[in-house]
Amino acid sequence: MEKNYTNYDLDKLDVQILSILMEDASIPYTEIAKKLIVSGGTIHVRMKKMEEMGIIRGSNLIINPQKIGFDITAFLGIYLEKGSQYADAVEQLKQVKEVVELHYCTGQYSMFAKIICKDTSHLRKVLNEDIQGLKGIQRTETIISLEESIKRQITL
Amino acid sequence: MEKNYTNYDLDKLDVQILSILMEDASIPYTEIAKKLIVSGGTIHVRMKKMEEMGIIRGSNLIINPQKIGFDITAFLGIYLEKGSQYADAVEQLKQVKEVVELHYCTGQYSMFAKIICKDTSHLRKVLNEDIQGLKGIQRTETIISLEESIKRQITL
DNA sequence: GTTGAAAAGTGCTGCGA
DNA sequence: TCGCAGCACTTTTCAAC
Repeated sequence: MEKNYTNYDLDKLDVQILSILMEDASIPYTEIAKKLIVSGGTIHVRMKKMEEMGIIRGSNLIINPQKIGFDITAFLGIYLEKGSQYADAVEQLKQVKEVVELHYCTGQYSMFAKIICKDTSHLRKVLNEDIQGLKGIQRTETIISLEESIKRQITL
Repeated sequence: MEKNYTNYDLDKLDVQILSILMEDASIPYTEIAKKLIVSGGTIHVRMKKMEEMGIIRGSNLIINPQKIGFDITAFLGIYLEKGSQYADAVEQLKQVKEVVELHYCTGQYSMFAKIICKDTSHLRKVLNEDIQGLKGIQRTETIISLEESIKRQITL
């Protein structure tokens, strides 16, 4: 059979399985098997292989943050005093539970974070008390998201 | 019983269920029931209620993009020629499958996007051919993520 | 690697408290 | 409203191809 439909060791079947489950992880293996015209056992074997390869990190429930009172999504450009303080800053930011993503990046900012807060006063508290006071952080720039127009996974 | 442990109609049990499933959606209800010392049926009822309320959007498989050859995560600050072109731009960017997040936002940029590409030449193609050519987009600024240090959901 | 079916475990539903 | 118990469905395993 032809290989290299895509990268690494994934063949077409693997990619099809991933594509389906990336949209909805609750679809049963038996249904996927029917759709792709293979047996349920095969789906199971492929999934196990991909889990062992580290391609699949796990699954999670997607909740709507706004429905439970988390109304503000913001991005934070962070300037460090010295680039070498990066590792330190990561450890400190891990303690701030409102930080949901943190990137070490190129460009004007040393680091770039995504944070989710309940309201403006919560955001102010996180910025002033939890983040700007951290050792090594010089200053931050805040971009507030007024609307999330697209939110999806990559298409394989 | 006391209500308002948190926002809206969620009581402590609901929040505990969500917290567990947000980290790993594959944990069986029976196990959650044991952990929280209630019956499996109760978990089921609570989940159903939260799904109907729109708090739970669904579940999805978390894959490691790097393991399947998507090596570059970048953020894109987008300047529109006119703010009124926002709706148009959203529709056009929905067609670019490398765009996984798009926000309408405050600050210097009109819009802010997160994109995932295979390599630098793929990124260049997406930027030059797919995005910068779109109607209404004046220019973009690219921030490339060299390392994703934190990636998680909000803590309730 | 794949299949099909049997065994084990989980999700769902209705009745009772 | 919650918990228990039985049924239906899914996942998992395994011998055979």
